[in-house]
Amino acid sequence: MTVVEDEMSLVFAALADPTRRAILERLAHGEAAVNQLAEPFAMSQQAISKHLKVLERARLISRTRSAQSRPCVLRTEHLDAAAGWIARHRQIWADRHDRLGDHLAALRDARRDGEETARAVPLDARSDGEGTAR
Amino acid sequence: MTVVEDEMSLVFAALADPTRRAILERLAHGEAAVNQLAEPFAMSQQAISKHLKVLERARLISRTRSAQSRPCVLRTEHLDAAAGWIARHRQIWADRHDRLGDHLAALRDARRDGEETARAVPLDARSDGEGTAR
DNA sequence: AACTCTGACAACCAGAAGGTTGTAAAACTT
DNA sequence: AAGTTTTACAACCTTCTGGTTGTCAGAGTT
Repeated sequence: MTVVEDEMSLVFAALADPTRRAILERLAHGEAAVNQLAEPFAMSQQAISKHLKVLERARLISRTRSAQSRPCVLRTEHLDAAAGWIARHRQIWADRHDRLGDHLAALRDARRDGEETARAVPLDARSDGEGTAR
Repeated sequence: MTVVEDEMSLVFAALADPTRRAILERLAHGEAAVNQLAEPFAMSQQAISKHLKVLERARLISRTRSAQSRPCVLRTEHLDAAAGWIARHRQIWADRHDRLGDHLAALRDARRDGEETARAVPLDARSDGEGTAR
């Protein structure tokens, strides 16, 4: 499957590998050739080439030509898009929590009236104890 | 092996699937049970449970207990961490580009970059052969 | 007690990911 | 022209991923 994977998935998937993140960190400081990028890793040049292809497919880098080397350059548009997605949903959540706070206050008031209005959230169900790590 | 995958990778990997992102979107609007989460998808409940386990392992959600249902709640700390990683490196890149374009601008914003360690990129160190990420 | 509803665990499967080695091509050096 | 440097492509292997079906356990219902 994965016929035509959406961009966002490609970006996040590209970021989901430590090697690739390290490559991006390196590229944030300036363009570099495959050789240079491969050097810090205990890994073949071919493996790095594959990682670069993943990054290229996610449009996180682009490649130019200079003599026999193909330097890599970071692109930030899609990084921004990814950060944007996170920020957006994080924000919705934050807003909702604000409203929840209001609701709790309102609920307290309503309780004093003996009213039993819609209580969607158990109110104390936040006792998550964080669960098993595995 | 993947003995103990680093948190950042877990988070990004969890975000790299459209189904899981949709689940998070849904959860941003309020907690929900597995049933409710599964409904919009042409997919078995078991598949959704697996996705939830991935999200849980990445600590993007946690689960509570209420009768026979196990509602899911969004957690934002790790979302923030991921967004932070992106923002940080996007920023380094932006700073460096300023330098490339304009030395004076570089002087100016090198002063206000409280982001992480002020790293003095030598401005033409584009071909230095080092730069390990770890 | 028997039934239903909700969710989880297990076994299985196809395909993608991430690595390897071997080899080849393009551009530069001698 | 021959050799070196740099990178890519292909085949292969192993593990992970994302889905399936079948089954089972726990909490509420009748």
